[in-house]
Amino acid sequence: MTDDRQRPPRLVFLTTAAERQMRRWIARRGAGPTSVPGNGHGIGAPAAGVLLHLADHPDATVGEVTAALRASPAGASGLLARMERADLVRRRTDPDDRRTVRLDLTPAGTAALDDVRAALAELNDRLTDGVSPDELATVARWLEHVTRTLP
Amino acid sequence: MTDDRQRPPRLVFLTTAAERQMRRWIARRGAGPTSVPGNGHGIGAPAAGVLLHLADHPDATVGEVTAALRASPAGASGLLARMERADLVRRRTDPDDRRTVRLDLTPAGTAALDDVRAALAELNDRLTDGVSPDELATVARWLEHVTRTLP
DNA sequence: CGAAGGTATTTCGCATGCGAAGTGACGATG
DNA sequence: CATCGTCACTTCGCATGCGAAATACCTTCG
Repeated sequence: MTDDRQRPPRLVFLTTAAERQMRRWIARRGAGPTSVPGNGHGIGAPAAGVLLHLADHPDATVGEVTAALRASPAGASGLLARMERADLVRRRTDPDDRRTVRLDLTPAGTAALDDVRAALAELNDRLTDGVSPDELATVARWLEHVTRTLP
Repeated sequence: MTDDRQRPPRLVFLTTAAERQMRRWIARRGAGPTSVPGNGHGIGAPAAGVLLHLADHPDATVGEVTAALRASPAGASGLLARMERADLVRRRTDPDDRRTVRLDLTPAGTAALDDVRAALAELNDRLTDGVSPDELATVARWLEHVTRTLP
């Protein structure tokens, strides 16, 4: 409590902390009767992002998902491999271009979507609770500014 | 291009993306003649946070660093172990309570501080560039709101 | 004192993420 | 049509992060 007068508001630190908090909340919240019903979880934040994207963009390629999630190709590849192992998505080689891999949801993946959507809605409620739309717009604008600005 | 009308501004997604962008920037920027001068890097975002905290709080314990970084004890333990291996920090057992571990910077860690501070300053400049103090205050308030709100 | 309970860290298994280096497949060019 | 250059993706090695369990150490209370 002796160092409250930091020079700048330490936006880097605050953003990192907030992101981790969200990640933990989602991971704990679990959102997954995916595999083992006992332990509860199964779908983390990134996996949820993949499911949501595939729900809106069937037959998306790995590259499309990578771009949509702002991930690296390597990261997306690993994530998708784990999700395939967990029977959430399927990977098929595109017949027209055997380099590209097309993705779609398995029944289990589709089933998990409801939980994911519910969890995301609840999280969003918490995040926006008591914050004016103007402020939220400012925050969103700044976050986009960050994403666009950094090389 | 067909789905720009997302219901909420997807704050979760934006925050995650922004955080990863920052992390990448810091990692690439490197900020480290720490070990090998050739490859460049050596200090990532979390390690930088540890260095900065230890600079202001000499002889901090692992628990203090954990709390300061909003990390889990396990995560902090691993991070500090790697940093010790990289000769950035030292770990000493507190003589008065042999459960607690006190930390301090090695010469290499202290030397790296300058780079870390410069990198952080540059990053902060980029992040605040073209954004009014009012808006930054709003963003900071929201990020703190997130950190405090989520269980 | 000695067992019981609490505290500070570490260890373990796993998920996520990145850069660099492959691998296999298109595509253009000679 | 053989050979590059490029593209899409995967693999590898490593850093980071978490929860759960283990470890080692204090503290307390009978």
